[in-house]
Amino acid sequence: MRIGEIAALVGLTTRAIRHYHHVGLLPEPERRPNGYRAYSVRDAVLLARVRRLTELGLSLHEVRDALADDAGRELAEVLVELDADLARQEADIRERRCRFSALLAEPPGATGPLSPPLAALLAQAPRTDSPSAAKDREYLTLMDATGSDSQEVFALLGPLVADPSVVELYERLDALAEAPADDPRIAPLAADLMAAVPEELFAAIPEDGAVVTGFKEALLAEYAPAQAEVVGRLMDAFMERGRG
Amino acid sequence: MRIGEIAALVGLTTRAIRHYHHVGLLPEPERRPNGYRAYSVRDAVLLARVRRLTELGLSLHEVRDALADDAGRELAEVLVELDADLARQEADIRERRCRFSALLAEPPGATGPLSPPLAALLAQAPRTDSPSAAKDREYLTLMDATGSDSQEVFALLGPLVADPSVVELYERLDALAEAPADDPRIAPLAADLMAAVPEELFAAIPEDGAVVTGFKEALLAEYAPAQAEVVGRLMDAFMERGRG
DNA sequence: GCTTGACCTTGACGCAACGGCAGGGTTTCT
DNA sequence: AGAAACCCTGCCGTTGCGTCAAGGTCAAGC
Repeated sequence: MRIGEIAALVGLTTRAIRHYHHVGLLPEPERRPNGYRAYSVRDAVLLARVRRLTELGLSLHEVRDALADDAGRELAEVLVELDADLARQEADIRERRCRFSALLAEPPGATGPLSPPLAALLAQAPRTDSPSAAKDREYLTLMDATGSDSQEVFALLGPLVADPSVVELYERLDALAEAPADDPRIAPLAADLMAAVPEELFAAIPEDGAVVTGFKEALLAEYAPAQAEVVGRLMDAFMERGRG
Repeated sequence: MRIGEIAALVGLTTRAIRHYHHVGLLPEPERRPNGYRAYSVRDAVLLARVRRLTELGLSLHEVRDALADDAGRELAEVLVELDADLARQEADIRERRCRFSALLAEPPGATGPLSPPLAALLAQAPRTDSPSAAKDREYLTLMDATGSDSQEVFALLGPLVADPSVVELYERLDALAEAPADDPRIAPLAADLMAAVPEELFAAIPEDGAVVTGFKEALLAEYAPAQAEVVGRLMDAFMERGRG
C-alpha cells in the first residue's frame, strides 16, 4: 500500500502518518524503487492501534510506551493516570460552567465579573459622579480580583460606604484637582478622611512589602498634586498603623 | 510599578504580561529612563480583567474581543459559545472515561481494545496455532478498528468460525507455505474455501475502490507464493461478486 | 508525444500560551 | 566592591499535526 491508501484504510491523514515516522512512533517502512513508502498489513494493524489509543486521549509519547513492550502493564498504569486527569478536567469544566451561568444570569455593568461581597458593597454605595469615587471603585474591583483576603476589607467597608457624608469627602477631594500642592485645604481633608476610616480597617489592609511600595507610587501618579498629598498621607497612615 | 510588582499584584508571571504586550492584548506602558516598564493602576485593573477572563477559559483572542468595545454584548456571545464548547468537552470526557473503565475491567489479550462483536466472535473460534488463522484474526481486528460497517460482517462470520471444519482449511493453507506457485493443491483448496463462505458475505464486504487494490497487494505480499495464489483467487471472487 | 491530474517526496513554517534560558544592564544592600 | 535581585531583548521548546512550497512519478486521455 502507498501512504494515501493506508491512511484512508485506518482513518488517518498522510501527514499524521509521516509525523509518526518522524517522531519515531512507527518505523519507516521499506521503499519502492520510486521512493514511495510501501506499507504492509502489519503497519495497518499498528496504525489502527495507534489511532485507537490517541482517540482515547493518550499522547504520542504514552502511545509509544503502551505499544512498546508489556502492553498490558504499562497501558493500565497510563489509563489510570489519564482517568484521574480527566476527572480533574471534568470537575474543572463543571466549575467553569457554573461560573458562566452565574455571569450570564446577572450582567450588572461593563466592569466585568464581580465577587458577591463586592457587588453587595457597590450596590449599597450612594450614587455619585465624583471622579475620586470612581477611582476608588476601580481600586476595589482590583482588590477583588487580586487580593485573597479582600472579603474582610469589604465587610469593614460596609458601614463606611453606607454613610452619605462620605460623598462630601469625595467632593472635597475632587475640588483639589487644579489646586497647588500647598493648598490649605489638604491637611483638614486628610484629617477628616482618617477620622472616617474605622480603626479595624488599618489592620486589615494586607502588607505585601515591595509590591505595596510600587503600587503606592503608581496610585499617587493618578492624582493631581494636591490630591496626591491627601491620598499619600492616608496611605502613609495605613502603612504605619498597619505595622503597629 | 515595575513589571514584577504588577505581576505579583494581579497574580500573573512577568513572562505572561510581556507576552500580552507582544501579542497586542495590552499596549506597552511608558518606560522609565532606565528602560523598565512603568505600570499604572489602570494597567493593573486591565490585567486583573484579563486574568479573570482567561481563567474562565477564554482564549487571548476572545479576551481581546471581550475587552475591546461593548464588553457586555460580545462577552455574552462568547460565553454562550464557550459554554456549548465546554458541554461538548464534558460529554467527550465522560465517554472516554466510560471506555477507560471498560478497558480496565477486561484485559483479555495484548492486542489492544476490541469491539464487543469481535470479542464475541473470537471467543467463539476454535483454538488453533495455524499461522494463517492468526493472520486472519489480525485482519479482523484491523477491520474492527477501521471499518465502519464491520458489524454485519462479524455477524455473518459467526456461523463460519463456529464450524470446526474450518480449522482443516487453515491447515491446508498452512501446508502450502513452502510449495511452488503451481502446486496442484491450490485449485481445490480455493474451491473449498469459496464454498465455505456464505453467499451474503460476498455482498457485505465494503468496496473502497483504490484502497482495496492497494490493500490486496499488501495482503498477498504476506503469504508464500502458493498461499498467495489461493488467497488471491478468493479475493478476486469477493471483488467480482461484490460488484455483481 | 504531451498534457493533466492525482499521487508521492522532503523541508520548513504556523498554531496557543506561555516557560526557560542566554547574555547583558541597573539598582540596592552589605 | 561584590553579591542579590531586579529588569531588558530575543530565541528555542512544547503538542500534534495543518499547510504550503517546490518538486518527482505514474496512469489515462488527446
